[in-house]
Formats: sequence, structure tokens, C-alpha cells
Amino acid sequence: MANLRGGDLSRLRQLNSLTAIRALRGAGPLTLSALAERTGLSRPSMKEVADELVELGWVEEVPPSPGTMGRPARRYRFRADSGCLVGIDIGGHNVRAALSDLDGEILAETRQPVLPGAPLEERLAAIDRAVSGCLALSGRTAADLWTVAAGTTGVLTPEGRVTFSAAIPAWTGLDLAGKLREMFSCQVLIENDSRLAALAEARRGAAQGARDVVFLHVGRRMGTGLIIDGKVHRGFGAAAGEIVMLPEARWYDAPEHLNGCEVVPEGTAPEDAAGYTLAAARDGHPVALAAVDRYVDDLAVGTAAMVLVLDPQMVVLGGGFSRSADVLLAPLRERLERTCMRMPEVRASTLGDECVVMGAIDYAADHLSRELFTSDSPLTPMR
Amino acid sequence: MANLRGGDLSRLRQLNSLTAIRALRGAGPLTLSALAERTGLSRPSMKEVADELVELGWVEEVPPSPGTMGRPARRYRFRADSGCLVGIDIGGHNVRAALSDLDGEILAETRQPVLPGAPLEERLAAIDRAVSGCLALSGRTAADLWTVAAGTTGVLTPEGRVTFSAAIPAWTGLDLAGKLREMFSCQVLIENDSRLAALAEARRGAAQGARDVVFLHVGRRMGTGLIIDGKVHRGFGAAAGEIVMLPEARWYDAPEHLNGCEVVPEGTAPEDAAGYTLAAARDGHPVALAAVDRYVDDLAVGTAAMVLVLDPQMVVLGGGFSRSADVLLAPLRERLERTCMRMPEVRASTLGDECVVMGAIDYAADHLSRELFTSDSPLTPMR
DNA sequence: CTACTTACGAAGGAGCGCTTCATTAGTAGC
DNA sequence: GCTACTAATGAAGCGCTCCTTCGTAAGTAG
Repeated sequence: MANLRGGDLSRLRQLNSLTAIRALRGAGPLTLSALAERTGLSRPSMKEVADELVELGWVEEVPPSPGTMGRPARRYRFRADSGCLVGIDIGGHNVRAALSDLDGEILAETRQPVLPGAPLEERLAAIDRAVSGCLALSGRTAADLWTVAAGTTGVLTPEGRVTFSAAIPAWTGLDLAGKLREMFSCQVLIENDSRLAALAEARRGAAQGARDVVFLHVGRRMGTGLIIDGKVHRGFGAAAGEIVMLPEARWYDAPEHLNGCEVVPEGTAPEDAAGYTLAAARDGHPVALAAVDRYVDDLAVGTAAMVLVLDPQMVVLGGGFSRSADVLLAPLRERLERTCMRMPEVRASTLGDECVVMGAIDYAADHLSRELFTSDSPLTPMR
Repeated sequence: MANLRGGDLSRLRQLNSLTAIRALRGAGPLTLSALAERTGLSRPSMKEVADELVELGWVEEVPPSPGTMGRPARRYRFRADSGCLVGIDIGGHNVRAALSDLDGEILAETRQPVLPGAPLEERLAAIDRAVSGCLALSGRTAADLWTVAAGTTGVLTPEGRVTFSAAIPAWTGLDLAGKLREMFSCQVLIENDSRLAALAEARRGAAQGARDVVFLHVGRRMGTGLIIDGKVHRGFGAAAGEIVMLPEARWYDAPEHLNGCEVVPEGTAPEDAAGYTLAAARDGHPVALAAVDRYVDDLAVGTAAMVLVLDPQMVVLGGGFSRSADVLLAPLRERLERTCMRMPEVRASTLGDECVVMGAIDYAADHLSRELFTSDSPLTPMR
């Protein structure tokens, strides 16, 4: 059962203040009249609320826009720049970071290469460099950090420990959330990278507007992220989406069809192998086409399982192989048409390599909004 | 983006009135002081709110409880009896109905047998009789009906049309929601029966308290219901949970292992066949045990797929075969342990045949609560 | 019958949002 | 450069909702 607390007049003021913040965050700078109209409050009341928000630091006045009829109107904006969020993508070969304002508008991005086998300390140092780089690029300091959200490959516990990571051996067993909390003295959130990518696609990418989305990370390793009712679905033990563990879903060995194809030149690095096959298939090479067919056959089984279970509005194809989405989408759709009850839209990722960091930013922004808008205590000064 | 409307003092009163209703619904009759303490309002304000609620008919005063120290306190209760909800389970062989008060407390139940091949009109008449029976048993009339929620076998559209029903041939293509709206001049909700059963198990049954639940209907036909974040998950096209359509999940033909077992006497009705096999297995008959093993082998594949995708807290086994849960649970758990990342609890349904009607009642009650507590308009008189 | 406990009811006060209206600071037209 | 027009501003006054306080009422316990 939800909240049982009633409220007095200050609660009403709190609600109206939050409504005003929401209105300002949704649209750029607004005049007092526009704000009053949107919130349904009268002008004098809106003024009172705005004055208080300015006082507390959540909102500031901006110069009136010239060239309008009548007396120039005060304009207000949400001070999205008075704090920042950082999203981190901890991958095998790279640590990426992005810094955004409190609205999730991205202000800086960095990338730090790391070797997959690098020891723990080295990777943590890379994280530190990536974040420091973002802070420097955007002229901020660590004190401006409100929330850090990190996505990493591997299986996590709900508390942010790494149960197992094939891509980053040193990661296995690590209390990642704990380590990052030592590094950053702010709110720290940990999530699986595919789930964050899924969130990014649902918010800014190919699946914008969809409430239920299945994101497929297709690459050397298979991964998934589920968005259900607009939110990341983790599951009770943060293990949702691990369909790759089911042999009958035929996902685990699926990439081998592409990696092991005979069109791949002898001595190619394992991470580049599939690219050759996909490129050859695009050129119509029959052996490569057959390999892609076998790959998609397998890919479609696990995908159909997820689609049948969840009936999502959309399936988004991301990850390394999705650069060859033109080769993969049509046959995948064809397979899914055969088994799926209701065929979802199937699209390629539109966000590319920055997918995970953007998802991390969105995750942090969601968390912030939830904290702000569901709080029961009156609005406090903005740090 | 959520609600952008601010509110004035009447909004505050509305919130406090709703909080009071919530408090009263959560606990039996409460004195004014108890109510004030729970809601955090002062006594005089609480009195004002209570007076208004009594005025509008949502709440009534009950005689003070005797034998207490001090002056006897006024007591109030939510008038859960001033309206009623009806849940209907439209199955192949039976139409069941249950009637509850507005809190979902069940007051009457009825059952009307129907032949699976019965024509449309006959089944609709059975529905009418089942509901009329409940009304008569509880001394209500159709005018007291607030919401009717119906669960039926088959695949539905989001709007409540039946796309296809193997168990009820006459159902296929029917605008069920439309038909029921003609019969009942109140709110009508339609949902798949397994989903409602899942809801009932999550609210009152084996999975009480769990937010993420996979419900398996095991019987002559396989079905599933998913509870995600405490709510029924339908999917974008109301087709969620149809893993039975995936050949690799090995569900479709799974019941055949039990139905076609050689321990089943010649000439047994198809709906009774599996019962023989399960009973023989319980007695240790080796042929039956082998059949059950093969059955569970298949059952576990589709189940593991759902568990891996969703990572639910609990899996509940319901439907006809779940009467033999003692024979099925242990081997099912054993199979799941092998493939599942994180093993969920696996339990047998505790609600039995009334599962679907109870779920329908819960579904209707949820709908009512959502309407009541998320409304933006001030509280209206209770009809 | 008295003391004690608990609830009731009335009075007075503070905070919040609303409406109203005179005032102010711009643009547009002559 | 002056006047008319437009739209926002700021101050005043009202009503509603919740709060605190305090004397009174209706029970039980001894």
C-alpha cells in the first residue's frame, strides 16, 4: 500500500514547486505567465513559487527575450548546470565516460583504452582518468558530481558486485559498487551494460517512445537488455535477460557461425573475424551468406523466446554485429514472422558505441528524478 | 512526463481524503484519533475530512467499541459494501463467477457447467446465470455492480476481442468485451485467464508478496501468466507469455507424454488421461515415472526460458496437473537448477479452481484503486 | 461518589492560492 | 517625439485548509 501520510499546506507548496520544476525541465526557459498556464496555477501564486525556487537555487532568472509586445516578461530556467551526472561504460577494451548536466544533456565524453587482461588497479585507474577527463573537458570538479552510473559486462548482484565476467577476468568477484563509492563521494549506481544500452535506445535511440523493448547485443558475446513499462528490468536477483544460458535457445555458440566461416582469412584476430563474414555476405558471397543464415537461424530462436515471453513493442539490434544490420535484419524478421504470435518492430541501434554511456546517463537521470519527485520532505536548497 | 498540473487547497483536501480512505481500507474501523495518527493530520482536520467523506458516502460511522478507557471514540469504516465487483472465469467446461465488495472480499461464488462445443449464446447465457446467481446469493442487484472483470482461455487483443481460442471454438473472433458491456452496464475488463491466475497467486496465493512471478498453467493445454513489478504483464499486443508457440521450448506437445502413457486405460476420456499417469507415478510405477520424467524434461525447457529472461522471485505451478505437484515439483526444480542463472523459488498453486475468479476480482480491485487514487478531479459522491 | 482517562468541540492563528485592479515597461503608429 | 496599445508586474483583500490550544463531555476504576 502506498503512502499513508497526509499533508498540510507546505506539502501543497512542495507539490507545486515540483510541478514547476517539471514544467521548466520539460521546456526551455519560460515566462511566469507561460509557467502559470502550464501548471494551472494563478500568476501571483506562480510568482511566489518561482521566488522560492530561485531562493533555494533550483531555478534562476534569465534575461527577458526582446522584441515582444507589451512589457517584457521575466523568464526562468531550471539550473540543470548546477550539478552533473556521469555515465561510465566499462568494457573489455575500453572505458568510456560521459558527463551530462542534470537534464541528461551530454557535455563531455572520453575514452580510455585498456587491455582485456589488465589487472584490477589498472582498470580502476582508467575509470578514474575517463571521469577526470570529462570533468576537465566540461570545466567541472568532483564536487559538482551528483550521481555516477556505471555499466559493465558480466553478471551482477542486485547490490553491484560482479558475480562473473568473461570479458574482464579481473572483474570477477569484485565489489564494483563499493570500489566506485570509494572513488566518487556521490551516489553510485551499477548496472549491466546491455540493460543500459537498452534504456538509451528506448529513450533517445531506435526505440524512442516504446514502453516495452527487447534489446539484443549481438557481437562476439550475446547479451540482452529488457525495458518493461519504460524501466530497466533487472529481475529479482539482477539476472534477467540471460537467455544465452539456455542451450535450446541456441545463442551461446551462434557467433561461431560467423567467426569460423571459411571466408575469414587465416590468422585474423578473433574480434575481427565476424566482420569479414558479414562484409562478404553483403557482397553476395554464397558461403558467407550461408554462414549468416545459420547465424540468424540460431539468433532467431532465443529472440523468439524473448519476444513470445514479453510481447515487446520493439526489438532493437545493437552491439558490434549491428553495424551489419543491413545484412541481418531482413532474415531475422523473416524467422521471427514464422514463430511470433505478434510480430514486433525490429530495428537497428541508432546510437552506436556511445549507447552504454548514454544509457548510464539516462539511468542516473531517472534515479535523480525519482528521488526528487517522490520525496516526502519539503524541497531543500540545491546544494 | 508525468502530471504538470499544480493544485490549490481543494487538491490538498482531495489528497488527504484519499489518504484517509486508504488508511481505512488498510485497517478495519478506526477511531478519529487513530486515523489522525496514521495520516499525520491533526485531529480537527481529520474530523473535517471524515465529515466530508461521510457526507459523500465513502465512509460511515460505526458504533463506538465499548469497554475502553475514557470517552468512547467515534469510529469510521470504509463503505466497501456500497458497491461490488464481479470476477468471471470463462473456461471450456465451466463458467465461474465470484462477487466481492469493493475491498475484494469475496461474498458469493457460483459455477455454471457448459459444454466446450456449446454455441455462443449458450455460453453467454451461462455467464449471465453465473453472475445473477452471485448477485442473488449476496442480496445485490445489477445496479450495485461497479466493475466486471472476466478471464478467458485464448489469445486476446488489447481491446478485449478473442483472436483465437482452442478450448472454446465459438469464442474465436468474438468481441468479448463488447458483448459483456452489452450485458453489464458497468466497467468491463477482459484478460487472459492464466494472467489473472498469476495475479491471484501473487496477491493471495503461493507467491504472496513477490513482485515478479512466473505462473505456469500446466494441464492439457499450457499457459502462462507473468506478474512484473506487481502488475499483470500483457505486452504491447496483449500476447505476452506465449512461449508455447516456440517449438524449441518443447511445450506444445509436452502433455502428450502424460496423456499417451501406456498406464492410461484404453478408452479413458482425454481430459482424464494424464491423471492416471500422474497417479501411477506417485505410486512408483516405473513406466509412469519415465513418462513424467519426459514431461518435466520438456516443461523445464520453456520454464527455464522464461526464468532466464525474467529472473522472477517465484515460479508458481497451477492448472489441472498441479494437483500432482508433489510428483512434479522436485524433478522440475532439479532441471531448473541445472540451467538457471539464479534459481527462483518453485511452488505449487494454493488457490486451486477458484484461482482465476479471484484473480479477476483482484484485477477489478486494482483497476478501481487506480481510478480512485490517481484521479485529478475532486472526490465525488459515492454513487 | 470521586478521580482518572480519553475524546469532543470551539476559537483563534498562520500559510497558501485566488481574484481584482492600478501600475509599469515595452512596441506600433502617426 | 508623442500617443495608443499590449502584456506583465505588484499590492490588496478574500476564502479555504490545516494547525494549536483549551475547556468540556462521556466513559471506566476505585
